[in-house]
Amino acid sequence: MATIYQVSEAAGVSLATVSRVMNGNAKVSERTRKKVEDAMASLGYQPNAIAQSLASNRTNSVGLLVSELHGSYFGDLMSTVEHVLKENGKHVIITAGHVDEEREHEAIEFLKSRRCDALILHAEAVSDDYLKKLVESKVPVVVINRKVDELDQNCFVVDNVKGGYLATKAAIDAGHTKIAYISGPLFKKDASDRLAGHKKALEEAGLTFDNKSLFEGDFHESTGQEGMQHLQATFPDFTALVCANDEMASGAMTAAREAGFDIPNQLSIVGFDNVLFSRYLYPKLTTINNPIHAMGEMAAYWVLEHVYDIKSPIPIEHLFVPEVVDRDTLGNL
Amino acid sequence: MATIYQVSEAAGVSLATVSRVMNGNAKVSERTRKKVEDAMASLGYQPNAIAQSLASNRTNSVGLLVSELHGSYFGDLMSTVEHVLKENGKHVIITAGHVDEEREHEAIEFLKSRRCDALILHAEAVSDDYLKKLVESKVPVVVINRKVDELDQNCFVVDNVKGGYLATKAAIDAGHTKIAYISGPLFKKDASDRLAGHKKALEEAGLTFDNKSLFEGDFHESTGQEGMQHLQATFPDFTALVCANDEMASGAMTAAREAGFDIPNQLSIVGFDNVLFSRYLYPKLTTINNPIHAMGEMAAYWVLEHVYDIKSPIPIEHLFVPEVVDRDTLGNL
DNA sequence: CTACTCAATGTAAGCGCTTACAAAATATTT
DNA sequence: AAATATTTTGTAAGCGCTTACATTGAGTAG
Repeated sequence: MATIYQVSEAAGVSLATVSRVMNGNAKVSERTRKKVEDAMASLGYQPNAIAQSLASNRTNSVGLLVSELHGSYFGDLMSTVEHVLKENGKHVIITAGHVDEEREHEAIEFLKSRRCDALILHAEAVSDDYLKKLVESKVPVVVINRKVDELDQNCFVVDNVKGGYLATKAAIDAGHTKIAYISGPLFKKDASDRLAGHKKALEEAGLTFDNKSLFEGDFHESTGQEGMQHLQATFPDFTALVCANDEMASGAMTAAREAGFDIPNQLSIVGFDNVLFSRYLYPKLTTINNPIHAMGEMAAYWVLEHVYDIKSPIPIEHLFVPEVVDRDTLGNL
Repeated sequence: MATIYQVSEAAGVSLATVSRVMNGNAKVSERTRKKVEDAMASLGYQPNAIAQSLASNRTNSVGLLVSELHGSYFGDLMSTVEHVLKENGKHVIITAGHVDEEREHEAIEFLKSRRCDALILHAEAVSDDYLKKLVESKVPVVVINRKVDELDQNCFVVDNVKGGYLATKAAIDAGHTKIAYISGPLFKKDASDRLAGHKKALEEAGLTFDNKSLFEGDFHESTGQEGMQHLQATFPDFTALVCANDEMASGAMTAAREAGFDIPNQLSIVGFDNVLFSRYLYPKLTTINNPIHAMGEMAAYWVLEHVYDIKSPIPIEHLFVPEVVDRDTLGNL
């Protein structure tokens, strides 16, 4: 592998000059630039990014932490972030935290040890304190889908309370009054926020929340099925079921179908997230749009602006509002 | 950020000694190890991976190229590879090539410039020649889902011909004789292989392949819908439809339903890949299992064994065989 | 023609580590 | 106790770049 030294020799110039034509910042005469470029081409020279980073203290790469590498939600997030960053010549290093405090911690330390210029974190397990310390330290950090007190400027979140509210409100507006709910794991802020929104909508409509109408799932498909089965026993004759995400809604639909329900005529179902496959389901799932795409984009723009001095093409916002995506699983009563 | 130098000072030892306790290879007396570790802890020392890499010529990270960062197929691949590599203390740097020759090329160059210890590539657009050159160069390379002549030892592939064959054979065994086919983009090897398998199964059953029974899609959902609509006109009254992947099968199901078909009673559908959401569909999709998980795992083990001298727990194999996943969309005639 | 600018290039000191080799400290043998 | 082997530690030379600063060489003004 050719080094900058060999290029400088072949071109008959100094190291510094080669470096200058590589980076295109300082001025170099046309003639020497040509010489250097020819030398590079003929040697098949490829700069060593590691050495560049060490010397310049810039890696041109930003770290992205997600909970999992699979799943539509994170797929969308990774895609979006990569897209806007790559468009601006920056690279993304992706790691997974698996919703486990230690592993998230490790993943973040890895990104730091890799000297990423900035971090974009979808961190669920690590503590608020840890995140605060991180922000106070040198690395620019942005947090997605989690609101940390005192870190408003670094957080990009969707209004989950409002989302939960909208989902249930949609069911109420369609005439439903006996509404069941399958939540996510309630120790997670987004899960509890969505449930809070659900309760708020009920209350506003003069309906009382019944503990028996609630099943706590884990955001995975299987607990949607379990939840549906469980609720049939504990809270019979509900006409609408609101689920805290699309995976669980899908599971619930399967269970409902197996139990002989016609969707949406006998049972309405509303999801949350509007992940890609929600429109492949049959019937197509009515759900709440989680603007993960917009958030990822915004986080990337924030980084460009704050770390690389590249102006964001859109104003930076921190709160995103969800909205109802009306499809085929919510019927009028 | 503390450096090794500060640690050595705080501990009252030399740089070399600190480096030794960090890497745990050479022997260090218990007493000095303790001193160094204390110094590290109190300084919150974190080694600079960039500097380590430059000095040692080892990055402990392997590059992974996928076509997209979203989608179940790549999600599975990334997850699997990351899992086994991380278990062995190695890191993964993921990039996307977007099935575009230039972007794939760039992505690979990025990984090389990042001095990855090895590359795992799901490269679709780049030429065979380029891959051969890559393998001949210093970087250890492994190719997933693509067979390159003379590179057998570096390729991990599924037998797509067999998969295509099995899909159609399943339909034939269920009594179907008029079978339509929606292929992937035929310039892609996997798409044409699957189609070849389809034709082989027809031939073997004494059925003749009719060009009108074929629609060339692009592996995305929408072309499944289009294909279904198109085929109804060009090749009416087919009773089974085989699709070259699950996304298109899903699209075809939607279109079929809109056209009033009952699946599987009036129309049978078979997919390919067995991606996660194929079992969320209604009816649950009968499909061909694409052992992407096994391939990713194997590729990772290959890297561990060949690059890091960590013995693979299972024998390295290069050819994977697909099999039918019998669910609810294939009916008997 | 000399003095002075300013652009183009070169020199050399790091960036934070690893690692061959040398030196010192300790253990073993006789 | 001296001689030797062995373990532990230190010294210093890089790894391939960037960049502050010094130098050179034109170009311009007087």
